[in-house]
Amino acid sequence: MLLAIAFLRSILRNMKDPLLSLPGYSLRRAASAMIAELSARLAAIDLRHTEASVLILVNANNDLTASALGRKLDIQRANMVPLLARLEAAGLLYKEPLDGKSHALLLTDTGKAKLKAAMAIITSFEGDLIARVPEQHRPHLQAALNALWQNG
Amino acid sequence: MLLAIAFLRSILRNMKDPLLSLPGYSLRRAASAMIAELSARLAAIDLRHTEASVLILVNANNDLTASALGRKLDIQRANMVPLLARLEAAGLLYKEPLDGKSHALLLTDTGKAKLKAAMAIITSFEGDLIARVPEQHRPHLQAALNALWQNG
DNA sequence: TAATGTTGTTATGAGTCATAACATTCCTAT
DNA sequence: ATAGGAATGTTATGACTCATAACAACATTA
Repeated sequence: MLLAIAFLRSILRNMKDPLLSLPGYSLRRAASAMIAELSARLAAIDLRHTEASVLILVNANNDLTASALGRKLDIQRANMVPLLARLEAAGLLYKEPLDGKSHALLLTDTGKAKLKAAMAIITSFEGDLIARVPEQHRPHLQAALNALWQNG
Repeated sequence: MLLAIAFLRSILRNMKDPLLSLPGYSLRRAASAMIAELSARLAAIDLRHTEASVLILVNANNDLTASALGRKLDIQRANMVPLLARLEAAGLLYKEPLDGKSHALLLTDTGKAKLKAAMAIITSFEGDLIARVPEQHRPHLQAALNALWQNG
């Protein structure tokens, strides 16, 4: 009964903005707001959020190639080229041949320092992000999100 | 105790992919996978997801101007121009002067038909989306997402 | 060894987004 | 009522992400 009333209220409240009832729309808006804020924070150390994720994965994996990295991040091989080129030009990572055609990605010392700075920003950002979610929903968010894309 | 074991497992599982522990990353991936799929489905009626949201809001609001619409969708005034121009060129909406500088946006009959087709696709898409979320998390997703960006 | 698949790369175009600038029109505070 | 400030629609421009096609060099397998 209470639920029914709440539901009717939400319909009335959303009459002029039907998008608010669509999880897909909420998801898109939440993500783009989140990305905008994270990007702003990472700009302080001249890093883009995509680049931060590259540093994280390169650091965590040995003999990671550009292709494998792209597969993990769901970024096309072709699009890895300018991404990695920028990081290489900034002296954050370098490549070492694994065989005739593959290269392992490795962090330079500068890259490791940058990663540390990035992790500080990201950790504090994630904390702020979760803090915005009402406590009763908090434990469900991560699992629900991952269900939406992993092996989805 | 069981929780602690589950937590340790998740750390081990994510050692090579630390990104999976970051809600922000999960959010980004979920959103981009969702957008890709919705876009693919809307392509069947030659509509982009942004355009669908415009049709929905124009239909639901009287005397909606381009600026007001942009504010609702969090799209810059400047970026509304090409967006609306495409919809106008497709004969889906038209403008009527409200005063010397503002125009009300209105759907044509073609636009209303297109909206109906879009809603069918979107409704079924949203259903599929929610179906992917384990039942115990489902009631929390929408509220958690909205908390992340609304008056956030 | 021949066929097939993978890697790294170049090139290109679409979609989204941000910013700056401008003229016209409006609102408001004096 | 009017002068100053705000809002609207618009053009222009550049950044970032993403998708696709094509290619040569190399690896893998059947």
